[in-house]
Formats: sequence, C-alpha cells, structure tokens
Amino acid sequence: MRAVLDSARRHLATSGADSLSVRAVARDVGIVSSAIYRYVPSRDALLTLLVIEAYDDLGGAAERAERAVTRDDGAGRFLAVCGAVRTWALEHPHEYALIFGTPVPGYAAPQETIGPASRIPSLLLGILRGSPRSQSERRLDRGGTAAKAVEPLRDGLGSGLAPDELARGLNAWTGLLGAVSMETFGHFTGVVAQSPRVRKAFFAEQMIALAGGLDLFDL
Amino acid sequence: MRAVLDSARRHLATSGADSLSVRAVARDVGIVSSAIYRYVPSRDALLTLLVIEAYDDLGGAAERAERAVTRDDGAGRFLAVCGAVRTWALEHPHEYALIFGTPVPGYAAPQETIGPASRIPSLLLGILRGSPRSQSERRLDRGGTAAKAVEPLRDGLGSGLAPDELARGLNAWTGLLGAVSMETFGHFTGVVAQSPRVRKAFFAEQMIALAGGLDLFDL
DNA sequence: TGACAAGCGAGAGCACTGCTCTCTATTCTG
DNA sequence: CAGAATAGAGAGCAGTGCTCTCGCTTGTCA
Repeated sequence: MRAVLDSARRHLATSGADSLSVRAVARDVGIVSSAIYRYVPSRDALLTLLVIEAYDDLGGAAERAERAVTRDDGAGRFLAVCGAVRTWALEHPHEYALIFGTPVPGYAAPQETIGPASRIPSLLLGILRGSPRSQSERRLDRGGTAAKAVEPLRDGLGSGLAPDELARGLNAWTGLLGAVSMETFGHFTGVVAQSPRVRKAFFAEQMIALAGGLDLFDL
Repeated sequence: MRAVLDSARRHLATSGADSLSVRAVARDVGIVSSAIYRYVPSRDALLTLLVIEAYDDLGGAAERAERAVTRDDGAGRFLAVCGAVRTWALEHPHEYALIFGTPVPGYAAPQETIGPASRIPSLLLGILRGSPRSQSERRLDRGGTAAKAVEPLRDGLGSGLAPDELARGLNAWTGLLGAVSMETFGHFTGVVAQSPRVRKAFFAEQMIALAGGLDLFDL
C-alpha cells in the first residue's frame, strides 16, 4: 500500500493527474495492473487519497508559516498564509491543480476530503477572529445578502464571527486563490514579468491590497 | 468540418474536455475515426479550436453586456462585465474550465489563442482608461515593483495607463476570476447558500467590494 | 499437524482511447 | 479524358480502466 501511494504521488507530481494510470503505478511497484485493485477500489479512489494528501500538505505548510508570526500581527499572519499557499502551489502545481483546478467530471469530492479541505479557511477565519479590526466600518453586507449567503458557515467554521466578517474572509480566500491560480495555471505569461523575485513581490502587493481593500486589519 | 466542430462543441459542453474523443465525434458525424484526421491534425488541435471559440463566446458576451451600460458609468460597466463572465461560466462550465481551469499538461496555448484571450482584459482596461478616478491616492505600487511586474503590458494592452492602474486592473481581473472559478468549480458547496438568487447577489457584493477596495471608481 | 480461509498476485480479456498506415471510391481540374 | 486532389474505410499499434478466474502463499483454528 505504501509503495502504491508513493508511486502514485510521484506520478501525480511529475506528470499530473491525467497521466496517472493504475498500470503505470503497477509497473512502478513491480506488480501487474490488476493487483492494484487489491489495495485501491478504483482510480478515482486513488485520486481521492492524493487529494486528501494534497490538502493536508498544503494546510500544514500554511499553518507552519502562520505559526511563525507574532500572534498579535494579524496582517502578518494573513500574509504568511498567502505566501505559503503561493509557494506550495508553485512547487506542487499538479497537486494544486488537483484540488483547486477543473473538477473531474462526474466526480464529487467525498466526505473525507472536507476536513482537510477546510484547514486553510479555518486558519484564515481564526486570524480574522483574533483581529481587533474585525468590526469594520467599511461594511460589505447590504440588506442582509451576505448574511444569507454565508449561512452555511454560521455554526461551523465561522462560529463567533459576524456575517459581514465571514463575507470579507471569503472574499480574501477567493482573492488569494484567484491570484495563485492565475499564476500557477500560466495566465501570467505575457502579462506579468517572469522573474520569480518580481512575481513574488507583486503577489505580496496584491495580497496587501486585498487585505487593505477588505479592511481586514489595521495596516 | 462544420459537422465535426458542431459535434465536438456539443461533446465538450455536455461531458467536458476529458471525455471529448475523436472517435465519439466521428461516430456522431457518421464517419470512421481515422477520417477525422482529414479535417483536424490531432485531438489537441481540435481542443485549440474549441478554446478559441470559448474565448470568443465569452468575450462577446462580456462586450455585449458592457455596451449596454452608459459610457460614463465606469463602475456599472465593470460590474456588467463581471456579471456577464459569471453568467457565462455557470452556463458553460466545461468551456470555462477549458480556458481557465487546469492547463492540459504538455499543451502550450498556441499563438492564435492570445487574441481572443485578451478580449476581456482589454475590455477591463478600456473601462479603467475611461474612468476619471484612474489616479487613485490609494496607490498599490510600492517601490516600483508593480511597474516592473506589469512591464509586459506597457506597450500592448496597457498602453496609456500608469503602472499602478495596470496593477489594480490586474487585481480586479484576478479577483473576478477567483470568485467565478470558486463558484463554477464547486468550492462554494457547504460554504455559500445554493440559492441562485442569493449567490448572484453575493457575487455582486463581492465585485463591488473588489472595485471599492481597489479604488477603481468613484462609488 | 491438518484443514480451511484470507490475502495477494498473474494472466487473459473486454471495451475504450489517439493515431498511423494502406487501400479505394469519388470528384474536381486542366 | 487523364491525372490529381479529396474523402472515407478498415486494419492495426500501443495504451487505458476494470473484471474475471486461477493459483500460490500465509495465517488461523481445532
């Protein structure tokens, strides 16, 4: 089982999910393709395992980066998470694509992925919860729309936060993923200079503008 | 050729790019699979044609929506574009995924796609160019990073705009795509209420917050 | 110790994929 | 009317996910 997972992870990392074939994994492990099905019920199930691993790996990286920042520096904690997500995505583009890219048609993320998947959202909301700036006068909610929209979060991840804060947190999350996805998926070619240093600095500016625009923290 | 493209478009729209097979298209058209190669050199080339069609379809929808708004209402024009992109994405999820989702490994977007691909960015920058608010005091550029970053746009799409404006426009574009991608790719399940009305209103609020946060217009 | 079951792998096979090759029938053109 | 261009058919190759049956090895229990 270990060998199967290791090989699958390697194939995913180097060639992407499309070219992860159970036959290739079998060849790698040194057994015949049908024997793989002793360990994993299907290719989709194998991908699900990798999805969970990816979420956990990314979540762990983000949590480590966030922990390294002084507790009362909300903006710094937020930017640390952003930077960790971006770095991880650029280092693991295929894993990133697997979890945040095109959903596989006919494949619904099973129950056991939602836990690992919510590590970063939970981290972000935790930062927001600890931020003294969480009562912003630049309210986003107009006429209770946001309250209705983020209702599913009320008793779960978002407990203890006002609807307006939740909405702004969600905006931060989508803004972060948007920036990282564009760069990771190659939509910056011909638009943003390729130099890694410039791109990193530009991303930092983007995230500062994002946090500032949403009035997430005292900056 | 028409029949081939029609069938391919239909397959893409209903089952996604993964399950678009030249054999299925051939069956659809009523010829044998090898005959397809009289019209299209490879499956990738067929996908490229669909990519161009998708960019053009989306770009056309956005342009139409933008044209319907009074010229001097910059924010209204921006929000019209945002809404059109979101609507098109939800109506054509597979086409949207094809152009903004996971890049196909080993497939580099050929030259002939960059024209159609830049219709919306060009539209957005046009709105910014016409906005009297384009000299914002909430500058994003710190130490010339943004100027270096958006250098590739200087003489092309972004001519006539200051680096700081270009950077803010790019932020708007990534924010828009981030929000649309999250919703289209199903990352809102369990997070944002499913009601289409609520989601639409919430998206509008997100885009208003985005434009406001970036200080794109006088609101 | 012997019987039995569970676990694990091999191998064949099915239906599918992209793509290439050769061969043939039609149609267009000089 | 001859020759060329065009469009399709069909076989075939190497690959895919997955199922089925068969056999070997190992563990368990009386």
